[in-house]
Amino acid sequence: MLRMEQIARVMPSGLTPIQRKVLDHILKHSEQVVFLTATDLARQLNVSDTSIVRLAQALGYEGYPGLKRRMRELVQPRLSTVERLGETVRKVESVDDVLSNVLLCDMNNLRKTAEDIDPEVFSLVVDVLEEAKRVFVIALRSTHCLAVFMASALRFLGREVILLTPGTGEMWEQLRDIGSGDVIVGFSFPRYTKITVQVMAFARERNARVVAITDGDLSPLASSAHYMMTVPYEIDSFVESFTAALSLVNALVTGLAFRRQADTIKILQGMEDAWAREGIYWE
Amino acid sequence: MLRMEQIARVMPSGLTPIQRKVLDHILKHSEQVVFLTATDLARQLNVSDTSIVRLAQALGYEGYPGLKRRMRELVQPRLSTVERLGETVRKVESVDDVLSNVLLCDMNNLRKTAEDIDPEVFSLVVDVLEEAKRVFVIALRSTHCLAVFMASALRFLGREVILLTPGTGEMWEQLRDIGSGDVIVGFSFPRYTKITVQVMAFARERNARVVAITDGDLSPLASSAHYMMTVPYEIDSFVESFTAALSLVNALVTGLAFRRQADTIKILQGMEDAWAREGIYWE
DNA sequence: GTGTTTCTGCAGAATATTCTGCAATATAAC
DNA sequence: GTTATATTGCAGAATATTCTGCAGAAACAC
Repeated sequence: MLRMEQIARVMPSGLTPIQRKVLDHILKHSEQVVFLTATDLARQLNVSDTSIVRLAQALGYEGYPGLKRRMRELVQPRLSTVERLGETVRKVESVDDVLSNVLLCDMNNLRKTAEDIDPEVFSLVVDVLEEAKRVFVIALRSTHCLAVFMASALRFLGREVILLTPGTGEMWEQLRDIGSGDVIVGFSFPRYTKITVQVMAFARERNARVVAITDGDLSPLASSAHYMMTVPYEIDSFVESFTAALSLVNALVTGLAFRRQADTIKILQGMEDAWAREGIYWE
Repeated sequence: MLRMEQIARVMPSGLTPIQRKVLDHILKHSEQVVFLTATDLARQLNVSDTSIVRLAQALGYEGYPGLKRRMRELVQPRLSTVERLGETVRKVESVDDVLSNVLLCDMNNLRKTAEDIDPEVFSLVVDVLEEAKRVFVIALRSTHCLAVFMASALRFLGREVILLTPGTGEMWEQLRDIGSGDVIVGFSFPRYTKITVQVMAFARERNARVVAITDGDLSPLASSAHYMMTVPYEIDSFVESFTAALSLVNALVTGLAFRRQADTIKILQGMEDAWAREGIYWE
């Protein structure tokens, strides 16, 4: 999808109905139109090649070839990106194929995530994280790494985070005073752990804001969540991968850092000093 | 990069030197050539348009337009993929841009990983993990999530894993009897934590196999490592992302599962039973 | 309804692109 | 070194693409 301003060299005072129709089609299908001749495009839209040429001229070009050149400039860079992305998914026949295959599937999962997540919801969740008094994070079993990451990233930004850790028996104590003003972020993928579902429902009852990162609208987290974000988590329908989820968490945290740029820099500064004193890092 | 078989309609018995040069250029730069006329391409390569036409004919096409059409068929699907992926990397101007930007950067990081990791080394590391008596895993601070994931995935496959946890003071105790037959996998990215570096060096002294997953050959882990795998970890040169590293760990674990398919299925079966008894999962 | 203006497509002119015969040059064979 | 063969590019023919004048159709004003 291109934007009008990108291909109009002069703002046309007024376009005729057919010209508008053609322009609309060009903007929406630039990746196909960029390969067509004026005549081809005309035939596709049931108009005359004349109309195509006149539109190009109305937009400030010498003629159709000029417009085509411009489309090419806009479309080609994207092509080289994928070009280098490279390779198709091959059948896994030996351990050597596993590496490229997993990486490729994960790339695809990221692509799907980009397509599926509603930017509106994303933005709202960043808001919610920003305004929250405290952030609770829960993810059990193999997804636990996501919670660990999110907790450490949010702490890094100076948020007060409570990483729910089951097994030690203190989890319900940690949740004791959760309530309005707090946010809980929960991760769960098939087969969903019962505790996560229960904790999310409990948090909702206590009027905390509930954010669910899960695999689809049929997830048992759906009924408790104020905000849902779904990410694909499968590789080859057998192994599971939380790569896309991790990237999403990363985006959330980055969005938050972006909102509070000034604060973030200040916090970072403070930490640098502390680290230097403690000698945490290797020289 | 296209492959010869994709654009040759008949296998040409023999190509002339100039034809080979042109064909090579077409295969390597299909995403640019697809937009050029025979004359343009000829000028770029300092040959005559005639040679271009003759090559097209030698490959079994009517003429150059036929070859061009074929290139288009091969190149266009990739374009629409990215088209839908949504825009090229834009400058981040608002929170809305963060999501697509982070996902895109992570995709790029995965691509780089696929290009950089030596399949030989990958395969060797899978071997080492398979044969190890015990697997120690260490990753501190924000990378800790990687260790958490790797540990849980390996346990899932029935390996004996020791997740090194600093802060509780027991870490050196956990390491007490590390020795030959054991493997240690360590993660560290700038700024490298001192403890990780020390632990890796210690493990090496004790004759454990040392696998380092880090950001480059200059990493302080390099001197202790028997096997090194490097992954990019930066987004926009400010935020860090462990997405590529996570995907690599995933690949390692999947490779291991692939090697021991039979065992893996058996273990899985056993776990299913236990889970059902304990009611861990939500119905 | 009538006159005016705008819009559209056809037909052919203008231009751009591709194709082919031929001659010049390079390469290989002996 | 000579001859035979293959390779290449030039020039102009053939074809494809784009552009423009004009006429008919549609929209609008009154």
